[in-house]
Amino acid sequence: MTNQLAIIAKKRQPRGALTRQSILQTAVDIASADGLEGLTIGRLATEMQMSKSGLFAHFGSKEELQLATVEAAREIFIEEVARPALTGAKGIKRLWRLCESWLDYAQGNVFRGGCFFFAASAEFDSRPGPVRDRVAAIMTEWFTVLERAIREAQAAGQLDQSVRAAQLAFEINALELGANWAFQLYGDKQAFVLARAAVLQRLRGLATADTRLLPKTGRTRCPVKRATNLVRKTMRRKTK
Amino acid sequence: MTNQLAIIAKKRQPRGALTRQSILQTAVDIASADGLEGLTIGRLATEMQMSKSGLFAHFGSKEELQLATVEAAREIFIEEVARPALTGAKGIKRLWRLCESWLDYAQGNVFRGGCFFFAASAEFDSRPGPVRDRVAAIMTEWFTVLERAIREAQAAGQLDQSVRAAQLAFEINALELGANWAFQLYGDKQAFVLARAAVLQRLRGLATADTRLLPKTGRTRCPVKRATNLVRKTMRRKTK
DNA sequence: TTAAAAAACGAACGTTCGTGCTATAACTGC
DNA sequence: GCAGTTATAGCACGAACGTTCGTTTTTTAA
Repeated sequence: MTNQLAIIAKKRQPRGALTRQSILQTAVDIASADGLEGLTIGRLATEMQMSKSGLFAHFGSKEELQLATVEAAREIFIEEVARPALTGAKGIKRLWRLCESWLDYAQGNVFRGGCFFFAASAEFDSRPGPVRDRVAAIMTEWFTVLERAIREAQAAGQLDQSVRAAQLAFEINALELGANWAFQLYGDKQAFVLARAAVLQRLRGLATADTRLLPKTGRTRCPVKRATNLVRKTMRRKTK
Repeated sequence: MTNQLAIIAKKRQPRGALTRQSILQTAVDIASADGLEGLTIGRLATEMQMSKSGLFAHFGSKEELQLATVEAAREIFIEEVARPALTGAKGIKRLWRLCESWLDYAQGNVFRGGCFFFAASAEFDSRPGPVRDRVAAIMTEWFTVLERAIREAQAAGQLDQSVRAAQLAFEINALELGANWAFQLYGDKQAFVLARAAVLQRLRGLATADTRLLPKTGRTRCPVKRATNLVRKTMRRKTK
């Protein structure tokens, strides 16, 4: 019943905070697969073996629960996808690592239902409110990271200066989302191969420095390897 | 209370069929914006000014209603997006027309909430059943159309033979979906400009024949023009 | 014109949803 | 060990969901 995040964190938390984190872990898992509306308080309580009211007291409203879930997903995304890809030196190599990291992430190595924020944004794009705003803001954050990496690669003289960072970021993001979309719908990991090839070919076309910075065109590494699989413990139960 | 589809169709239909079509028209509109679950029988009945039970009798179950709605959306998509783009001669020009047609379609000129099938597939990708299967099959249909257009352009000697049709189709589709996604989330039509530029640049890189077949890089035509706006009559009401 | 058939209605069912209240149990600091 | 805070449980609510059923209205065919 304890969870990893809590163990890592400093001890001596008020008891409720632990439960809360534990709840959110399950919540993120459910929501990534069945959406933030499929994330029902009753269902969450059942899965946590708690009473609805007891669980509910931690958040006060459904919307607060959704916001907290989004926030928890963001933390995990940063820790599992963004930060590891930002360790090396700036340049085209880091840019490519960001892409690879995201593609791995989307294969279900982090969340049960692929990219959490893709699912959430598709679900809330026509539902104005704080949740939608937060999700959009987080996606903007990610875009910013991508664009910065692009500009850094340009500044390092490794990437053609003529291409606009926003344009390239859009393309990379679209190809990645496309892979996530196809994989979720068809369950065919081939989509990731196609996306990888497309991004790589685009980057290679823009690379000004020697292309050894980029890997060969074929599959570059085992896609299921670094999976820490943070949130995969809960029972897999699809909507009836 | 009559609808266009019905007027076009042969007269002397049993009266119920007319109502059914009229219902589906509203259903498609609601579902494209708020999803196939947001498409509630009660809400639909209210919007149609009918009783729940009277409306319900036309379909027998929620799932049948959803399936019928998906089918209706497919008809509209074919009529409004696919067929108009397939009129001219085969080749790279037709391929580009397909892309343009789709981008126009996604700007909300056909459905209230952008691409109906993008929304539907994102909603049902983790919900096994007939609805999901049908949506996936329809998306496959569209992929097939795209791939065929690519192969025809290659056969006509206007497109580099080396690129695999499936690869290019994936890329085009991803860029288009990416634009649809960004537009729905941020409401910024700039996404379509970026997608258009990306597809155009990719095609131009692959074009073997003279590039006059493809338009200039900039915006090529007024994006809101041909809109017949089939399904836009119903009151615009967002989820509370 | 009238009888059969089709379509629409109104009311209700059993669930599940999110959300309040109140009481009890479990921790915490003195 | 006790008081006081915090966490959880139990129960109930109003609303909305999909669905069923019996009745009433409307259309169709003879």
